[in-house]
Amino acid sequence: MIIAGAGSGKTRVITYRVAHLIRNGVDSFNILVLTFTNKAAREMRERINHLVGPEAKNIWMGTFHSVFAKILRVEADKLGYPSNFTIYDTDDSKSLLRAILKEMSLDDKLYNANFVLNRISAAKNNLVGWHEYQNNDQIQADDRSSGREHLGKIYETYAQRCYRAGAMDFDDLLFKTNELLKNFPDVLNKYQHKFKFLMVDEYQDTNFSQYLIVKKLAAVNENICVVGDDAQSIYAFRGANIQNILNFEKDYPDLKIFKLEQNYRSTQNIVNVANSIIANNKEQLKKNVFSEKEAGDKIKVMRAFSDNEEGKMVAEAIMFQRTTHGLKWHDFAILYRTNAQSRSMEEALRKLGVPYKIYGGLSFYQRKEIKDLIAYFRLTFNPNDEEALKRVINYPRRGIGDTTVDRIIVSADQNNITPFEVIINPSQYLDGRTSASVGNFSTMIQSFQVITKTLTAYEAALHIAQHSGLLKDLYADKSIEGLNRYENIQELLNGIKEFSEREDIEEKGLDIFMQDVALLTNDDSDKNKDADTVSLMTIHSSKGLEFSQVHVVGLEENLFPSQMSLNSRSDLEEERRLFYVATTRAENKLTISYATSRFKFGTLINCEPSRFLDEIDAKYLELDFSAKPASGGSSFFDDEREAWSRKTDTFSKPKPAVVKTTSILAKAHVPSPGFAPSDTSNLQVGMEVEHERFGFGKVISLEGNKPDVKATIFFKEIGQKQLLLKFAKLSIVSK
DNA sequence: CACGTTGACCTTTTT
DNA sequence: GGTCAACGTG
Repeated sequence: MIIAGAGSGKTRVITYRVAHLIRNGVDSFNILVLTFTNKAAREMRERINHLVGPEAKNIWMGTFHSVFAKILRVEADKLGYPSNFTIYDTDDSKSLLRAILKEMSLDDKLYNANFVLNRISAAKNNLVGWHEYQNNDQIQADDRSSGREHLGKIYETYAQRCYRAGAMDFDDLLFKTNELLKNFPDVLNKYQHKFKFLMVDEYQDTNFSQYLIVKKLAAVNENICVVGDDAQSIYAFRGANIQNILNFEKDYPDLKIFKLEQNYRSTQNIVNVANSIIANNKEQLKKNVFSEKEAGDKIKVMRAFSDNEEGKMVAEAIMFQRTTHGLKWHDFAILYRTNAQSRSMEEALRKLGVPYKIYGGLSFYQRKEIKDLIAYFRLTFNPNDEEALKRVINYPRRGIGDTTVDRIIVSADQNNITPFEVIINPSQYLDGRTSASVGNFSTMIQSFQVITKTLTAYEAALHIAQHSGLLKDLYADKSIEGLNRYENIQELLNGIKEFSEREDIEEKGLDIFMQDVALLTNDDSDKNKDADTVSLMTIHSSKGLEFSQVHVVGLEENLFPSQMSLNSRSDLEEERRLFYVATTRAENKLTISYATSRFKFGTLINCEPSRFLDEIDAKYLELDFSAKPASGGSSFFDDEREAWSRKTDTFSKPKPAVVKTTSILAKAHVPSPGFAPSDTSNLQVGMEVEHERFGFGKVISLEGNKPDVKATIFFKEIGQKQLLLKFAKLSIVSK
């Protein structure tokens, strides 16, 4: 076990250990390296590749989730899952939960989907299945006292629905791996002998579920090496447990512990500041992290009057620093607590023409249009995937509304079959008209299933994009966002094309491409990797990285530390560790900033400086406020806080006038004088009509039976529309 | 059933 | 300030 301070070379230890093993004749297939992010895994593989060459390719290396997803696909049948099971992302999980809550007619305020999912997630991470959940007195008492006694039942239904859909959520990937290793000793045995050498990066971030997987795999050879730093544990909210580091000593009594305390990354000032921050935590393993680099600059603290001004100050500071010290853009990083803070930074950088790249945030694969197309792929390979079905059954519009979808789900439940089985035999469960459109949809999906068997991933993807009508629908939207969405789809298709043309893998079907997609997060990084840009990211995603010049922004109460963390000491300590992580990313210069007001939920609020600022030993700081000098108070920030509270209501900024814009598309048509709706019962294709709001148009087609005739009309001003004649007020202009 | 409007809630952080 | 479910209207 290696307990290593920030910047002491943890990753280097792992990479060299792997290289060392391989050079000493260990078969690279027998090595398993587990990390927490894709980025970390990729970087490590590259570095090992440098050291040992192509052998590196054979090492099992990846995030816990991706490695065990791969194993679960191989062993899926043992758990009753198809090997091409779907991985539900957080949105899928929440959507399913909302559906279940609705079906159970539970109050979705009390049973907030976020809350419920967190509760289930916590249970799974502690290996508590739904059955055990319902039978655990402590848990049941907790739920009853919070008035949520149905959680156990919700958990059960959720688990069963996932199972029926052939789907696992993120936590299942670990939970089911435990189930697999526990119930199938031969499988456990197989992987114990396969992975003779185990390494785990960021061990302090493992939760119980991950801990147990590692423990089981290592049980035979007991050749395991973990690297961690309790001071950088920032994922307790996800179930990470520092206890795992302490347990390690009990589980492997003949272990060796190595402490790495020299920081090779940062200047002394930066290391000292970091130490003075973490010293405020009660729970910690004593370490003496030190630097032998030069003292370096003091840590600069900047104050701004608004979030936008903060952005401007940071952007200007970066430009200034770059020119005076001959630095590159990629020497700079801006770190923030929440993704929402990126905007003011972005705007300021863009104004000054500073190139930047945002890591994390809404990733490519989370965009609506991408998820839509991928849902078609998911449904093709796993027709039981209920969330994918709901997503695309009426997108693009094909006349299957919410009522019909509800009916499908109910029929499925009643007959104990999957929703897809309902829609391939629609006439059995639905009435005539809806049955036809539902039937068309299921036939289309079945045709995709056939066609993907013979086509390459790219051909298949293109076929589905076209024949589902999705491409056409996006193409029709000529707004800027619409154009953007269309381009994103093209980009996805290009990515799939690249995959189809890869020579290093044998199977290139769309199904194989799909296996990795759910676990990809923010990953266009390969392409622009060499680009010289400033990096923007949350502190969480900055872990493990280093930059010459670092700006940590938004040091304000209720933001950093987050408001959510103020209730418990341990949560607050986690925030403090987070601040520790942020400061230790810097090699040479660290700048901290805060704003005295910022926009939150669209309204301007006043902000106090963060308590963390007070905690830093002032001798390392250089306060840079153009205004307000520090006075004799014990701490500058106290004065600031006082001053702040004295003038809270004098601070007001004119709100920008809200100009109500009407979209070009919605431009109102002024009806002709004497406009009156005609009798449209004999409306024919080709007739010209006028609509009160949509203007003049021509009837393209008519479908459906009276009184539900639906007309497709092309309007000159606004394009194609579908209208139900019994409602639409149309005046017939000519035949 | 489609679509536009309104109003609630939202923000930690990630796989 | 942005998303998304609920609602009302044609």
